[in-house]
Amino acid sequence: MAVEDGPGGRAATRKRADARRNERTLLDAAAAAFVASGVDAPMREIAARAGVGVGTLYRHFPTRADLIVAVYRHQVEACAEAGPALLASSATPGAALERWIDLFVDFLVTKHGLAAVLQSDDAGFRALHAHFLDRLVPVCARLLDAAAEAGEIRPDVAAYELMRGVGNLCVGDGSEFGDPRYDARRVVALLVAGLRRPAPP
Amino acid sequence: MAVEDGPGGRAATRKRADARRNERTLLDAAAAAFVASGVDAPMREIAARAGVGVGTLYRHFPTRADLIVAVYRHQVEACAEAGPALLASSATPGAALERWIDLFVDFLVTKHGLAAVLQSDDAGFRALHAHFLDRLVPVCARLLDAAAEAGEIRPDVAAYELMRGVGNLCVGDGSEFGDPRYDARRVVALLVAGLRRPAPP
DNA sequence: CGTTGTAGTGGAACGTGGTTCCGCTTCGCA
DNA sequence: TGCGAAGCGGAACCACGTTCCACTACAACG
Repeated sequence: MAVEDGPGGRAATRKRADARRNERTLLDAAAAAFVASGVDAPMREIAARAGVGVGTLYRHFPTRADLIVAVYRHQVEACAEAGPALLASSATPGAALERWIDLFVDFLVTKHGLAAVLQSDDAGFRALHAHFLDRLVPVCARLLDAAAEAGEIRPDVAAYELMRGVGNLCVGDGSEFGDPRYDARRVVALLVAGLRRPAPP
Repeated sequence: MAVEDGPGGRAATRKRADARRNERTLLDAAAAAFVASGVDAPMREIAARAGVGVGTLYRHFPTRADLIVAVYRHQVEACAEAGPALLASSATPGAALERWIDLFVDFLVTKHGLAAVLQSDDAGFRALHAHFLDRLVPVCARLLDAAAEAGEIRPDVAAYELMRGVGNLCVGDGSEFGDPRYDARRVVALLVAGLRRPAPP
């Protein structure tokens, strides 16, 4: 936010014009490569698509995680902002939670391999946890709290754990392969059903 | 079974003595490497541990999946056999199902990265699906059917999907890393809770 | 106890992908 | 226009999977 362009904002770290142009080109190329070959498309291929050398790619995005974060930043942001909106517009907090999780699942399932890489405990992917989960977990927590307070779900489930669980369930449901015997949405629905408060006494 | 040694059993495909020795050595080496570095330990390292060349490793186990299957065959077998036993010894089919799933989760969680590789839709890992899931899904299906018939759970959940879901939830819960915020067991319990029949009318 | 066909072996060699490094280019300011 | 430095390209290096084939050593047979 504070580090944006604009005629007046000559921040201390103003990048050169060609550098910013390359960064945009790289983002577009990466986005295209991701839909074509999944989020672990070869770095060389991404650089080639952008018409730059791999050195340039690494200069702008030191790790693959940085690149992924940058490519999907907007969509994550949209998902995060949808949380409060759903809470306000849904009949019950539980319904809002369900719809929000649907959104999250949609996001993951349509990105080949994103879910898989999101769970990796590989050191280089900490940045993914940091940007994706740190942004979304609080949103989920609010929905969870609201639903728990309304007595719709049990109150002892942590948002982080739920998000990780949902993310995990999306692994392998890339529409690229389409195993009809496994539908992440169905299984996530099962998990969400498990949230429901055990019949009150 | 039919391809075992024994003085009398000179099957058409009798392997040379040193070959069988190497195979055993390789299995031991692979098991050791798997606990040390996870199921994607470098092939070279496994061969080195066994004191043989990589060529020998590939001769005996053409793909990594073959190696993994061979290493864990016994444990998968034990898990499969535990199904009917639990069904017979538990108070209700639902309880048997829960305990059996616990067993399965234990198995996956204690093998670094096995769960992850088990979900991979990579062509080379079909053999894993074939040997692991094909063996366990029918066992799970029996438990599921019994529990559904007893009215304990909803009848519309496929064993394959449940197994894949549980397997997915185990990804990233390697005890090696121990993120205390994510406990596969807890989330699987949630999923299983979601199986419970919605309060009957 | 040789001889010999061949199953079995070892490891060099090749392909692929990630990552680094450094000489050259180009920008943008004076 | 000159110049310092930010930025660029891509060759080079490494790690790993996988293949291939000259060589070894087992075991069947004379």
